[in-house]
Amino acid sequence: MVLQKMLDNGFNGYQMPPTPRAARSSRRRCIFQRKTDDHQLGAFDLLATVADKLVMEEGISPKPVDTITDGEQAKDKLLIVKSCDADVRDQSSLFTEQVSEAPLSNICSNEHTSLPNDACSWPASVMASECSRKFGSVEQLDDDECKLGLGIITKKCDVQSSGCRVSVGCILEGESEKQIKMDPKIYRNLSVSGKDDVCSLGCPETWDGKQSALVRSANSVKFPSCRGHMSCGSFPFNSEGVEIVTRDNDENSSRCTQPRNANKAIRRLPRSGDCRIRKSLASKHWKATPNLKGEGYNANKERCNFLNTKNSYKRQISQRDYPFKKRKLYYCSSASNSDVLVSSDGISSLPENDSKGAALLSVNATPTSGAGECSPFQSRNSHVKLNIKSFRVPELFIEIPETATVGSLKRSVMKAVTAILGGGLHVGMLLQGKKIRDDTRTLLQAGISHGNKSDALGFTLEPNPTQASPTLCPEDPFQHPRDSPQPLARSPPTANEVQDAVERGNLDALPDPLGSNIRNFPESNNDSAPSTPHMSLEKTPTGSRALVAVPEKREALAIVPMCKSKQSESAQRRMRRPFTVSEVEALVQAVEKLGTGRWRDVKLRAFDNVKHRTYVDLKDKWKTLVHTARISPQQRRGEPVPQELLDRVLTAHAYWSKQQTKYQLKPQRESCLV
DNA sequence: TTTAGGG
DNA sequence: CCCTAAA
Repeated sequence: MVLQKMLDNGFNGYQMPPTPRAARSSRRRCIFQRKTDDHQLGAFDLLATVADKLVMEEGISPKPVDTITDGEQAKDKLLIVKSCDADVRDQSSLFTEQVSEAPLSNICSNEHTSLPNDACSWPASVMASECSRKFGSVEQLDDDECKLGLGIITKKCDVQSSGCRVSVGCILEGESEKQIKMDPKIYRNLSVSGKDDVCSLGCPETWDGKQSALVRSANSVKFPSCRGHMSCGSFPFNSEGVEIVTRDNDENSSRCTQPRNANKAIRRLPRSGDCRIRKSLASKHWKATPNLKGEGYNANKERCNFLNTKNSYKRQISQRDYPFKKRKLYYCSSASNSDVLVSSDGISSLPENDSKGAALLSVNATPTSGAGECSPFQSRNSHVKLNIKSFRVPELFIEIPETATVGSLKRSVMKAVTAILGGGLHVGMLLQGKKIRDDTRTLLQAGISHGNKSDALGFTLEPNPTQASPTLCPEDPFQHPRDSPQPLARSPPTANEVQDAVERGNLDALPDPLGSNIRNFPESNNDSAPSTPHMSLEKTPTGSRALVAVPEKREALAIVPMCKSKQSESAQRRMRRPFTVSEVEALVQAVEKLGTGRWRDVKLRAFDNVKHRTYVDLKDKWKTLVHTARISPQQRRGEPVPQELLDRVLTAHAYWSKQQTKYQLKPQRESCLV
């Protein structure tokens, strides 16, 4: 019946092939495509969802907000997210017409209507009220059924998020290092319990702390914006962070601890306070789309009344056959490359389901229904409630011309973040700041107990080295997803060249209008490392306007998902990065100074900023240099090293070998060439 | 962690 | 570059 209504209204939900327009306006990746199994959902999905929505938010606004909301505040906003192929700008129609008018029931149960999961964010109470009003009767609904998007996630990973915020930060030199941030956004499309007063902005204390750290690390980053382009190498966005704050407010939930067995989790979301929370939401996007604002606002306001109506329509719903399969079906046409699953190990390191993440809030004695072996809670027959406070995506490399607008940069960053989120990440776990590496330990064994301080536990999202990173073109303000029918026509052809060169490490092969000195110690643009002060910036060659995140392994895309976790476990072989002449020069110079047995010092002296050159690498390189110097030039391969350098290598090597011998004979003598 | 050396 | 024993 509901389905019929839906069809009557011409809404086909998942089955509706995207119209050209819809496809055109789809500018986000469908990050759920890779999902093949409900059980593999977790915090990752929450993040992905949030980021996804943020991107959509960017699309909603013709003019993305540039300013930072200073922690505040707070235009009424109801987050409505439509299906991924729908034009987000049409959401008003979806909302006001299809939702508010007749087809509201469609949304009430996307299980029946195949409505996209993220079509609406209304709590069940509202839906039920509306449906009841419109149609006289309504099925029993559980909030989760109506809360799409995050609601689904909530259900799946048992994270009841009352609010999520995503923000990206970077520093742009030349602007007083003023921070450019993605407009912090709060997504609170879930119904929120009335207790959630403190979280209307998503745990700002957590956010602020994190953010300042980000800023600090980013401060050292110099954008050579005065040189014709902004080249971030690896740095500017090393400090980029995505933080998502979620909060659990559901203390009545009873469900499985084991996600792999948690097909029958039942969840109710508190309703009270929903309106209030919503009204506190800020979105300048609404400003930019006044019509939406008005309608959305009023409609929302109107809906808030329904929150007060008693709603006892509850229906338990099985997770199993619900949103994600449809989602998957829906997204199947999307050529997202994120067909890689989150490392199951990584996910399993999360105290899933009942465990929300960071803060240990409470324990409920609900018996676990799962039969898995890796839940430490099961043996205790108790749950530990956790609260995911934040995640940080540690790595993002972007090249963007200085002529690009901040908005485009933001979009680029956001896109990249989304892509990263959409592409397999590790979930790391921190306890007291220390990483918990042993996934086999139980939480108790790891020292995670009910008595933990709320900030004792943390999680990290780590880029999967095997996951191809996104290549984005910030110049396209509305980047099309990879499956977009429209090619990135504006993407400059040089971008690929640049990236290829970067991948080959053959930066010298590219024009370097900025002088080669600066490339002496090229910063890795791929190794994940926080930006450090005083690091030199890799100047990217001309025409760099593509946002390039150099993939570690392109073939990663071809990896079968389940192999993925394993591969990500054992780190893949690092990308080959042949030493440039400049690097050799620096190495020789340092070794001449320091000798051959102090590779750490050599590293610190000459390659301190170059994250991808470890002292082992330097030692190895020296070894090969010595070897190279001893063989005939005809036997040498690769980029030729100037004979002068090789001579110095031999000289230094001979010298320090002698010194070493001396030292061994006369340990009291401090060998020092300086 | 760093060094040293084999693979 | 990787791996790892040894320090």
